[in-house]
Amino acid sequence: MSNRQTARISSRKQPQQARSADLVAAILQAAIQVLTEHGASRFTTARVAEKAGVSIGSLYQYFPNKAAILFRLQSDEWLHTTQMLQQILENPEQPPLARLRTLVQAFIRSECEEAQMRGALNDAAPLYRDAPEADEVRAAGRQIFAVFMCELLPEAGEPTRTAACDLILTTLSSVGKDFSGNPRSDPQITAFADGLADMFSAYVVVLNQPSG
Amino acid sequence: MSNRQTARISSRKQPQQARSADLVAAILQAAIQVLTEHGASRFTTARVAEKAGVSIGSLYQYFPNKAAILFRLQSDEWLHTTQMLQQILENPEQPPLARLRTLVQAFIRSECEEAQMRGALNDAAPLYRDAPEADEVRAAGRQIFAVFMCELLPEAGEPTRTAACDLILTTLSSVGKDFSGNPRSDPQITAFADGLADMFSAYVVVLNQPSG
Amino acid sequence: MSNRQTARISSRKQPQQARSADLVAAILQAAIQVLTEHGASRFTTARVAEKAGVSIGSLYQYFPNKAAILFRLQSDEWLHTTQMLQQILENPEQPPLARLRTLVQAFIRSECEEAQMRGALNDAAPLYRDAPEADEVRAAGRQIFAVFMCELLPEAGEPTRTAACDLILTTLSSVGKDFSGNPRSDPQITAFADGLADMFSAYVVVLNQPSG
Amino acid sequence: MSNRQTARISSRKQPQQARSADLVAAILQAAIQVLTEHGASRFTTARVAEKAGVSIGSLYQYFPNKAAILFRLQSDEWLHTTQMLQQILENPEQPPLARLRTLVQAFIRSECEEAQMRGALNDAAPLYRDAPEADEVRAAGRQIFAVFMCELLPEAGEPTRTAACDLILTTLSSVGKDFSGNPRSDPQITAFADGLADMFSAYVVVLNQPSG
DNA sequence: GATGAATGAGTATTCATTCAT
DNA sequence: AATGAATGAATACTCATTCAT
Repeated sequence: MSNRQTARISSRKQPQQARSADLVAAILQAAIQVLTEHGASRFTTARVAEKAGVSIGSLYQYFPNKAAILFRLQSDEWLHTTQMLQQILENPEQPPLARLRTLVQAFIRSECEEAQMRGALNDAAPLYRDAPEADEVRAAGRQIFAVFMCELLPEAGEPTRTAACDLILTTLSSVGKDFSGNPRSDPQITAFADGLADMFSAYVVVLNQPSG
Repeated sequence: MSNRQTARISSRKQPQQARSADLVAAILQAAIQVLTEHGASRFTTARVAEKAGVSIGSLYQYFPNKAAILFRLQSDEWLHTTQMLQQILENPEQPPLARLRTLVQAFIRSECEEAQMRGALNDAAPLYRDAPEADEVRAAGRQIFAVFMCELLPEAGEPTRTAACDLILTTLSSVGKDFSGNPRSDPQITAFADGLADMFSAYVVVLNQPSG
Repeated sequence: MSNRQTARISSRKQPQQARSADLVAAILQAAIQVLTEHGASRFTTARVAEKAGVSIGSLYQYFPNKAAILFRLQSDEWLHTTQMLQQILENPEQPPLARLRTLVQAFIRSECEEAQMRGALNDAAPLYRDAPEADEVRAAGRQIFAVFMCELLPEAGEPTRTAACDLILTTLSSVGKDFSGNPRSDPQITAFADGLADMFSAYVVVLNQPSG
Repeated sequence: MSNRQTARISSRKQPQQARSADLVAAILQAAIQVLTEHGASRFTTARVAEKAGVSIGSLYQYFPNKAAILFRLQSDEWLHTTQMLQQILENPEQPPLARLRTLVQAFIRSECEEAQMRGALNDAAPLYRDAPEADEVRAAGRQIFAVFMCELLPEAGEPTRTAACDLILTTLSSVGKDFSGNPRSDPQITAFADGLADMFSAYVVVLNQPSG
C-alpha cells in the first residue's frame, strides 16, 4: 500500500458563538441525513451543505475537509456510547456480572438504532479512521472498561485481565457493528444480546476459577 | 436510502477455454496486487487491466463491472476458508472442543495473512456486498458449521443450537476481520486466538450443562 | 485577449493617523512574509490578514483588492531602488563610467536580496502590472537615468542617447529580474554584475566615438 | 517557501497513431487560442478541451496535467527558436559578428510574433518552469551557442568565454521576453534589435582585444 | 474476440470579496 | 472603524464503462 495519507481532521474553529454552534449542528444533522438517505458513496460535501441550507464555503469554514465531518459524527457516537456504558458499569446496585449483561444489551440495542446511518458511517470509515485523534477517543472508553474488569475478575492476574478486557471489548464492538449491519427486530436484538452476554459470562466465570 | 442499486455481479461468461481461464486468473491476480498496493479507494479497473497486461476491453469481457472482480476475490477467499474449516471440523481424531480450538486458531491466523489485501477488500465491501450471490456462498459455510454444532452441543435443544451457531460464527467472522485490521505478530495472534477459543469453550460447556 | 481588466489599484485611503499607518505597515510586512513563505500562488488575502494580526475586513479598508497590496509592495521596491540609484548617479566624485559600474553592481546585488520574495512578486506580476499607476513610478526612475545619460554620452545625438537609455535600462531591469530568479552566491553576483558593466561600458565607449 | 512541488510533466503517451497526433495537435492549438484570448489566469483545462472539440477526459489521456500542456507549448517554442538560431549561427558565409547581429534581429523579431500568446505563456511560467525536463531543452540551446562563442571570441580565455556566453544568452532571452511584453511596431523592433546587437558587438570586440 | 480511445458526469476544495453586526 | 461569517463560482482531475475498429 503506497498512498495512505493521514491529514488533520479536527475542527477548523471552535464555535464560540451561538450562531456558529447552530451551523455546526445543522451541518452534522444534514450529514446524518445524507448518510442515511444516500449512503457513504454518495456522501458529498455539496450535498451536506445543501441539505444543511448552508453554502459550501461555510461548511469548509467549520470543517477542514469531508473526513472531518465523518470523524465528528463517529466521535459523537463514541462519546455518547461511552457515557451510556459508564453509567451502567458504575451502578453499585447491580453485581458485576449483571452489569455486564445490562451493558451488552444496551450496547447492542444502541448499535441497532439508526442502523442505516451507522452502516453508512462504517462504510465511510476508510476516510476518517486513520485520523490520529481517533485513538484518543477510543482509549478513553477502554480505560473505563479496564477499571470495571478489576471488579469482574478479582481472582485473575493482571495479564489475564488485560487480555480478557481486550477480547471482550473487541468482540463487543465488532460483533455489534456486524449485527447491526442488517435490520433487526426487537426480539431478535434481545435474543442475540442475551446470547452474547451468556458467552461473556461463561468466560468470566471460568477465568475467575482459581485453577484458571 | 434511496439509491442503493443491486446489479448482476456474477461472471459474464464461464471461461471454457484455457486462454480465458488464464485471463481471468491474471485479472484476479492483478486485482489482488492493486488492492494491496493501492488500497480500496485507488482500486480502478484501468489499473487492474494494466497490471494484468490485459486491455480494459478484455477485462470487461470477463467481468461485467468493477464490483464483480471484487466479489470474485471475496468469493474465492470464502471458498478457501470454508474448505480449510471443513477439513478441521470433520477430523474424527480430535474431540469436538479441540476441533473448535484448532479452527479458531486456523481461522484467525488465516485472516491475518495478506492482511493488507483483506483490509482493502473489506474497505471495498460496500461495492459488492449487496450482490445476491453473496448469500449463497455464506450459507454453504454456515451449513458445515451447523452440522458440527450437533456434535459440539449434543445436550442442547435445537433453538439453542441454532442461536449458538449464529453467535459463534458471527463473532468469529467479525472479530477476525477486526483483529486482522491491524498488523499482528505471531505470538499476538496465538494469544488472541487462544483467548477467543477459551471464550467459545466456556460458552459451549455451559450450554451443554443439563440445567442450561 | 478579451478579458483583461484594469481596475483601480491605489490605496483606498491615505492613512492619516498613526494607527492606520501601523496597520498598513503590518499588512505589507505580512504580505512579504506570505509571499516569501508560500509563493505567489498561495498568496491570499486571508493569509495576509491572519499573519498581520488584522481582520480581513480591516485589510480591505486599506487596500481595495489583493492586487493593490502586491502593487504597493512592488512600488515600494521601485522607490527604494530608485533612491539608491539616484544617490549613485549623482555622486560627483566618480567619473560617469565608474558610476555606471557602481550602479550595475548595486542594482544586481539589490535584486538578489530577498530573492525568494522578489521571485514570488514577479510571479504575481500579472495581477498588478496593468495598473495605470505603475507607469508613473517607472517614469520617475527613467527620468533620473536620462539625465545621467547626458553625462555619459556627451558626444552622442539625442536619438542615440534616448535609445541607449532605453536599452540599458531595459537590459538592466530584465536581466536583473532573471538573474535573481535563481539563488546566487556573492562571488557569482560580483562576477556577473562586472560582466554586465563591461558590456555597458564597451557600448557607451563606442557610442561616444565621433564616428558612432 | 514551503510548498513548491515539482511533478511529472511529460506526455502521458506518445501519439503512435495519426488520430492521436491529431488530437494532441488540436489540444495544443486550442491551448494557444485560450492563452491568447483569455490570458494565463483563465487558462483552464476545460476551456482548452472545449475549444479543441475534445472531451476533458481525452485531454487528460494525452497530458497528465495542466502544466504539461503549457510546458509542451513552451518546449515547442524553444525547439523552434533553437533551430532557427542554429541555422543562423552555422552559416559560413557571414563573419561571426554579422551572424550575431542577424541572430539578435531574428530572435527579437520572433519573440514579438504572437506576443499576446507568449506573454500569457510567460505569466503561466510558475506552473511549468520547475519541471525537470525544462533544463534539458534549455541546455541544448546553450550548447549550440557555446560552440559559436569559440568563433566569436578566438582571443579570449575559456573562463571569459563562458562568462560572456552566459551574459549574452541571459541578456538576449530576458530582454527579448521583456521587450515583447508590449506590442511593438516593425521599425521599433528593428531599431531595438540593432541597438542590442551594437551593444553585444562592442562587448565582443573589447573582449577580443589582447589586453582584455 | 480483442483493443484502447473517448466520454463527461462527478467531487473536493479554494478564495476574493461583501456586509450585517 | 472594525470584525469575520458567509458566499458560491470556479477548477483540476478521476474513473467506470462503451463501442467503433
